[in-house]
Amino acid sequence: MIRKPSHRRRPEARPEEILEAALAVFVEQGFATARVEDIARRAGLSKGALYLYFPSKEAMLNALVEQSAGALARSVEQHVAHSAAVDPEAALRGLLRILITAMSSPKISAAPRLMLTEAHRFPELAAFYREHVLDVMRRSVSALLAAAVEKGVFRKVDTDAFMRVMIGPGIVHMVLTTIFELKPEKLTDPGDLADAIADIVLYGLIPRQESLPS
Amino acid sequence: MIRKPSHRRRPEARPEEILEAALAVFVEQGFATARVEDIARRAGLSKGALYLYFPSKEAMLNALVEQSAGALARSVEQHVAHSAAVDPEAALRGLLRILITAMSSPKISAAPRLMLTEAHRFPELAAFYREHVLDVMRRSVSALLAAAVEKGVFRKVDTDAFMRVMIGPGIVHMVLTTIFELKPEKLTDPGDLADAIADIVLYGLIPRQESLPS
DNA sequence: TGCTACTGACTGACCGGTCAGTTACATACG
DNA sequence: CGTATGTAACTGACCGGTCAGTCAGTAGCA
Repeated sequence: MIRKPSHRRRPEARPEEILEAALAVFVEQGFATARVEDIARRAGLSKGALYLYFPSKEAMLNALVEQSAGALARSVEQHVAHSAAVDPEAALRGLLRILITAMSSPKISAAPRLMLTEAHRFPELAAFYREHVLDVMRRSVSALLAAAVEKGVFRKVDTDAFMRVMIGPGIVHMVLTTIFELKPEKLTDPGDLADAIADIVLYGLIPRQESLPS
Repeated sequence: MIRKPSHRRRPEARPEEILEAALAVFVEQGFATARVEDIARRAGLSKGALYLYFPSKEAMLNALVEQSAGALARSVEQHVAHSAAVDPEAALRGLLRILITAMSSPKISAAPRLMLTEAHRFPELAAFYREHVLDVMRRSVSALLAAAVEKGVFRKVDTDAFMRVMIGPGIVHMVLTTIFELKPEKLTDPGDLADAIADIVLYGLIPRQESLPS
């Protein structure tokens, strides 16, 4: 006999399913406008059932951020740890690729997007995100710079400026494509865009006398 | 006799005052969470009076964006128009200074911040902003690049990448300082930060053989 | 028969928008 | 000069709709 979709036994996967639905609805509507009923329906439950798993709407938001925070930051951290000392230039290219690609994916960028729009209203959540994502990113990025300067392959530039130059293009890309739904003129491939950005950051706009890859 | 603050004759300044209050409350609370009553109180009126000037809460948002959109974009446009053909390097430095400084000022960055958080839920407003701010910015930035390439002082780099590199750091700066209330390590002066960013973008991270300003 | 997972009608708080009434002033009139 | 009348600007109680969170009851299963 076919198991009816409702009233199935509580799978341990339930909280996951709910959070996935919640993320989608929060990103689409914003936390304040999102209706709990809609989250429940999307997760295939009734509103009441949802409250068996989470005590409040805000608890879902917290769980959500705590769960998805750090996935991207950890992958950045790992990438830098592996490649920074070996080949800083490749490490920088790879880092930009990771960031731009992540920001091009609506699914991966959903959590950062949510933080962007809601952080100001949930200071504790913002603090959590700052600690587990922003700070991790910043440490990785400045480690990359430090390693490269140490090796003598990068000039010694300001760390804050460097971080803004590395993170910024990804954010703009996300804002333009996902929030304003504006497509880049031609470069649809995130990898190509990342490479073009890396080219600017590595070699600068002012041409060189020496022989160059350009 | 002292004129009581309420019941004063309708000054033509009223709509301005209301919009100013609305901007503050919207930025602080987000559009959905903001209470019309709070906007009214902040503008020194009652809720009812507010509806003599605007037909709805959303109308305030529209008026707000339509009013403040373009101020920054126009100043960028003007700056580039004046300086791009003369001295592209100085033009780029100035552009970054304008952007970083604007993003460091909570008052100036309020409208862009609001768009960042609300654009997704108000597509028409987003379209308006895109047309009057984003497109203007993009045209200016790519004009700057084109003029510099024409003169032979900048390498020919990808326009989309260039735009993301120019705009990105300002956005990150705004997000970090205003939304996450994170202070940069030392560089409190926006001008210095802009210069440090310009240094990276102009000369690149990879050191040059030729003599350099660094 | 009992227990777990779940439902959906319901409650109470909240808030955008309305409107009958009030206030401060202007002008007209005695 | 004081009083009546008019009216623009404004107030705040109220209405109606919405929605987070609750709970009495049901379905499925052992």
